[in-house]
Amino acid sequence: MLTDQIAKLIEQMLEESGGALDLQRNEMAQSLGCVPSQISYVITSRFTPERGYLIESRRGGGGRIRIIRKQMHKNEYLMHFFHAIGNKIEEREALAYLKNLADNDIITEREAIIVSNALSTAALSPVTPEGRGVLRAQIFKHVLLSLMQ
Amino acid sequence: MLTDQIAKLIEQMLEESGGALDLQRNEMAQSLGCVPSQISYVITSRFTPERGYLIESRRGGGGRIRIIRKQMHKNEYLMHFFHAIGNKIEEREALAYLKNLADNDIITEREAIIVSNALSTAALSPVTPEGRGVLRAQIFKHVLLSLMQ
DNA sequence: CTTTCTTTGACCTTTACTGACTTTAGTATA
DNA sequence: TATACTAAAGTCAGTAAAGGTCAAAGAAAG
Repeated sequence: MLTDQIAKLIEQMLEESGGALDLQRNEMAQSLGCVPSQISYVITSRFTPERGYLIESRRGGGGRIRIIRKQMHKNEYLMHFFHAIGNKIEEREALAYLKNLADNDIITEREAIIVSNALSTAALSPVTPEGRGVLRAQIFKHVLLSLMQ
Repeated sequence: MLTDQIAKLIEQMLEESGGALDLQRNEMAQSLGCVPSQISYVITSRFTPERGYLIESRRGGGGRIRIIRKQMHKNEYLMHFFHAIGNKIEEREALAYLKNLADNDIITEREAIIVSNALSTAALSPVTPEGRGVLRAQIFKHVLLSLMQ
């Protein structure tokens, strides 16, 4: 899938540049053989604040899109997500949060796997779809709390 | 029976791929001459967590269904607990199990804390008291499965 | 005969992708 | 300086391509 390729490319560029990079939308689209809005799509769907990225951009001649992977400290992270969760949360959002926590060494990979399974739709299947999001948020928050000192 | 054929095919594919495979529902349905929902039926009725399988999926263009087989025999200890849990479980029982798992270094102290919080009555408060035990069992089982190789 | 399992199809939700149109910033020109 | 031109990126609605869900009909088992 195109989206995955582009996301992978951007991640790789971020890795090489140490967490912040500038790219040009048209240029990248051309070199990948896709329409420019595809780049926008990838950025808005994959490099979200939830996953720990900041986006800045500038239009006009010589425009650019800047992608920054932001770093925080442990409790800050935990608090950030605690608040971000809100009243209910979908599985894919929760996964994004967990990946972010693991990537930043707030939790281990194994812990991320454990929690993601605890929050999975499959695990919460006894509850109605409407209730699930609320329950997932509740559980996730309790887990995050247990990780704060 | 169609279901058995499909199940056999998937098992065979799992064998060849070494325990984890991606398939496309529509594609497989077409090549077998059945409706796509038949594939879903086989997966939900045969490749359940109880039998040691984990399912993930993604929709949209180029979507997929991922089936992962856990090797039960390598996880006798975890399987023991898996079966002991039954259909529902009280919080204090779950805590006892977790302590046991931690004491035997199957999980870390921290992991035990995380899971105990996820299974706590507080975390599961959106659910009725009757439903809680069932849900707790379901979540616990999924967590145990995720710990198996 | 009843219950449980299988099969189907209609309808729903999510995700990917595109293109036309809008907005913004820099550059050249009157 | 004010104005037009050009080269970006932003937006958003529409289309298509998946998988999910569920109820109902049919088949098999007990």
